[in-house]
Amino acid sequence: MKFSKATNYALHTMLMLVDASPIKPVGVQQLAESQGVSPTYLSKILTRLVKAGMIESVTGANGGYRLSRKKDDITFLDIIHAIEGTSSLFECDFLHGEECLIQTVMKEAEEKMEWHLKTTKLADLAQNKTTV
Amino acid sequence: MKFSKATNYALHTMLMLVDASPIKPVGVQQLAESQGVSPTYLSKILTRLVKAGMIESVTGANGGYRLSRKKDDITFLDIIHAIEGTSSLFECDFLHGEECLIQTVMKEAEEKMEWHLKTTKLADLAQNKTTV
DNA sequence: CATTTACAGACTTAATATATCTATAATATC
DNA sequence: GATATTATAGATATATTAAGTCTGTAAATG
Ligand code: SF4
Ligand code: SF4
Repeated sequence: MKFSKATNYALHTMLMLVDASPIKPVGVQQLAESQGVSPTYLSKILTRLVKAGMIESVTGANGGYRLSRKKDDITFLDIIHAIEGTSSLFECDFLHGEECLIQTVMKEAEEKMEWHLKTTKLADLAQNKTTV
Repeated sequence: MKFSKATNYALHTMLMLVDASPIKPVGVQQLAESQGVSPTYLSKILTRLVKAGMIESVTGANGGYRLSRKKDDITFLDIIHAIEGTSSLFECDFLHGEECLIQTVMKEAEEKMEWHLKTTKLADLAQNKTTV
């Protein structure tokens, strides 16, 4: 039970894009190099963010990635969900009615975490000279 | 990023033990059968709960497992930590100073979840005719 | 002593994460 | 239009972890 490295890469990339130009896209080469990950792998991860509508890609020379939405609209949870999926952290095979207390407790706990991630916008971290 | 099945088994077992006698231990055979898991595997999981001091085991004929602490002292988080470990859900290779905001946000989010799991005692669910 | 039970460790299998490789499509620049 | 540059897709490969099995040992009961 850990966040994947892919999520880590996605968060760092998004942070870089927020601080970058909203017009001129940043190439995956550059994004990957500063994180010590291969460009092709990072590209695969970023494609998920594209499909989630958070960033957009520009093919061809001088292409790359840039934000598509306003910074203020993008939350941590958006990014995490795009990479890790949206299904619940706790799942059981059966479903013993609505009154199952184990599920209730676990789901509530997850919601607490999600609420915090949902209320923290990416813009909150921008311009903070965060290297890498 | 999911809770493991082992955690699921541990939670269900603990719930059964809370509702069982605090004196007469319950055999792993019975605990495993009602969850549809092999006794040897469940035994391996329960050993971690024993080492965490939550339950105690009784070897020999008519042996098994029973609670060692008061129900009220055992929280969800105790059980989860015993199985999943206590390390943080978000980890990065580097450490760019105290002011790293990504880590701060992620850790805070995790703490929200943990707080809920820590304040929910196992006893809160007991006696609720929860089958399986 | 024979039976019942938990425990330990080696081992196997299955599932998932983490990449890599190659070919293709789109775009800019010349 | 030709060429270089970049993202995308899909197949494949490797590594890591989860999930489960098997076998033998130790402890307690009766
Ligand atoms: S008791 Fe709840 S958590 Fe357990 S198997 Fe039933 S529905 Fe799932
Ligand atoms: S910026 Fe923060 S999360 Fe990212 S590598 Fe540095 S310390 Fe880790």
